[in-house]
Amino acid sequence: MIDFDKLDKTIHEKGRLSIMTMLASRGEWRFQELKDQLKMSDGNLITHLRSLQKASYVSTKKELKRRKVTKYLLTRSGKKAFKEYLRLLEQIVAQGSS
Amino acid sequence: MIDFDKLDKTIHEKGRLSIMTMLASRGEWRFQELKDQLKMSDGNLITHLRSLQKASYVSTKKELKRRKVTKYLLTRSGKKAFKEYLRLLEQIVAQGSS
DNA sequence: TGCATTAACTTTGTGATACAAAGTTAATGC
DNA sequence: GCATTAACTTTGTATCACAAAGTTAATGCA
Repeated sequence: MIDFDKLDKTIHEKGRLSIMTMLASRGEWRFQELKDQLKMSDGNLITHLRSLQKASYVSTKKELKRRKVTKYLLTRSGKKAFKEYLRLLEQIVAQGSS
Repeated sequence: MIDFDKLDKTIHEKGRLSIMTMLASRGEWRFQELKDQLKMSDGNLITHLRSLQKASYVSTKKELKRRKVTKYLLTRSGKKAFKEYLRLLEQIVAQGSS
C-alpha cells in the first residue's frame, strides 16, 4: 500500500502544485508571468509563493530594471521535494491503473 | 501548460485519493478494512466516503451476515473520473521531470 | 514637479473543509 | 439482558483557500 501520508501537503495543493510544476519546467518566472499563466489573483498567488518559501522550496531574485521585478525559482530542496512528490504520483498512477 | 483546474478536487484530497486508489486496485472494501489500512478515524473516513458518494464516485453494498457490513466500491463514473485524474497526474509527472 | 501606472506586495474577511472526539443505532452472541 | 461491534451522526475546532481592496515604491510622461 502506498504511504499517502508522505504526499507532501505543501506541494499537494492544486495552486502550489501548478506553481511547482512551472518552476520545475523552467528555471525562473516573474510574479507577473506566474499570475498570467495560472490566472490567480495577486493575493492568492503571493500567499502560495510565501508558503512555498516558508518551506524553503522557493527562493527569489529581485531585479531593478525598468520596473521592479521579482523572479521566483526552486531551491535545491524544493527540487528534491518535488521529485519525491512525483515519485509518489508515479506509484499512485501505477497502482491505480492496475 | 497543464490545466490544473481540471484536477478533480473531489479526488485530489489526500484522504479521498487514498480511498479511490484502494477502491481502484481492488473491487470491494469493507468500512473496517478501509479504516484499518488508512488509519483514519470513523468520522473522517465516513465523511470522505460520503463526499465521494455525493459525487457518485462510490457506491455501497450492504450485507447482513454475522455482523452488519457495508462494502464500498467504485461506480462506473468513479472509475472514469479516477482514470482522468490519473491521466493528469501522468502529465504532471512528465512535465515535472523534463 | 506631480500624476498615472505598474509590480509586488499586505491586510482582511468569508466560506469551505479536514479531522477528531464523543455520542447514537441496530444487530449479534454469550 | 448486557457487552460488543459496525457503521454511522453530531459537534467543535483549526486550518486554509481565495478574493477584494488597500499599500508601497519605483518609473515614465506631461
